[in-house]
Amino acid sequence: MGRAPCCDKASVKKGPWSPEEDAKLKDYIEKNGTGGNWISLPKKAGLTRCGKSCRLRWLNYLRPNIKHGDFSDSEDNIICTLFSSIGSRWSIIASKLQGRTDNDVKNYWNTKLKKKYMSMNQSLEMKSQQVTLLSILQNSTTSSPSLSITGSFSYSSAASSSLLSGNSFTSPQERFISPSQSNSKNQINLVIDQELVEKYDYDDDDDDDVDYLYNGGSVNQWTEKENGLWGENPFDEIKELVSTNNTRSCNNFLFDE
DNA sequence: AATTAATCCAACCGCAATACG
DNA sequence: ACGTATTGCGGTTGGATTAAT
Repeated sequence: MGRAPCCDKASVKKGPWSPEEDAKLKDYIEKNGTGGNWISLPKKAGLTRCGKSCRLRWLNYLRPNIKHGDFSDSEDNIICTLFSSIGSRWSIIASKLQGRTDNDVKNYWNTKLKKKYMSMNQSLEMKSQQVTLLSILQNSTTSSPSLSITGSFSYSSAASSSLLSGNSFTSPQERFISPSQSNSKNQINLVIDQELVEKYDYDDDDDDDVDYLYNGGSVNQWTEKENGLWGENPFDEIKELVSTNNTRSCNNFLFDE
């Protein structure tokens, strides 16, 4: 046997909250707390709302220390950096911002910041592609093609382990710094600035679970030591770069993975 | 001034994970 | 151990407001 049903959906009020309802909910929680049970709370507080609705209203609006209004530049940076690293995990992103809710951050991202971020990323991407492609072309000859790519793509474990077979890594940080492979047919040097790799205590609890944030290149890359979230395969990106730019020597490249 | 389009944001919905009986 | 209630999260919706025509 399980618990009693959450609420009678037909009899609960929906839609915007009135100031009276806000006052009732706020007053009740300030005096009694949530009691660890949102489902029974509305009845006790004298509200005809679903517990889920009460919880949302409290967390997103009535809770103390909620910050409303414009986001600062530093908040923008945090959101952009974390979004590019971990994606739309709004509750985690919001937890890194004082007084912001996941709903708030999500709305802000979807309505404003996404556009800003996309246009910024696009211009970085264009610059990055120009430099990368230029270096490909400058270093290529018909008989002995070579690639020299410098920090213009995100980095994956799959490609690196295949490319760098024989090399062992002692820390995630080392995976960002790839020695060159000069014995293969196509020389590939992956050079990513070590200074752009920073330690990051993801959950802020001062334990050993230290993660690394890579801030270089066109795509910010986040890795987690424990469950290994990795980004795009750099070779795919190189292939795409070459295939989408119809230049003279592109067809001379062979890619080993 | 009226109409339409764009933007904003609170609230809802559904799903997955977790807790409970 | 299992089934169901509850919670938490992210995606989506819809109404209010503002801007553009």
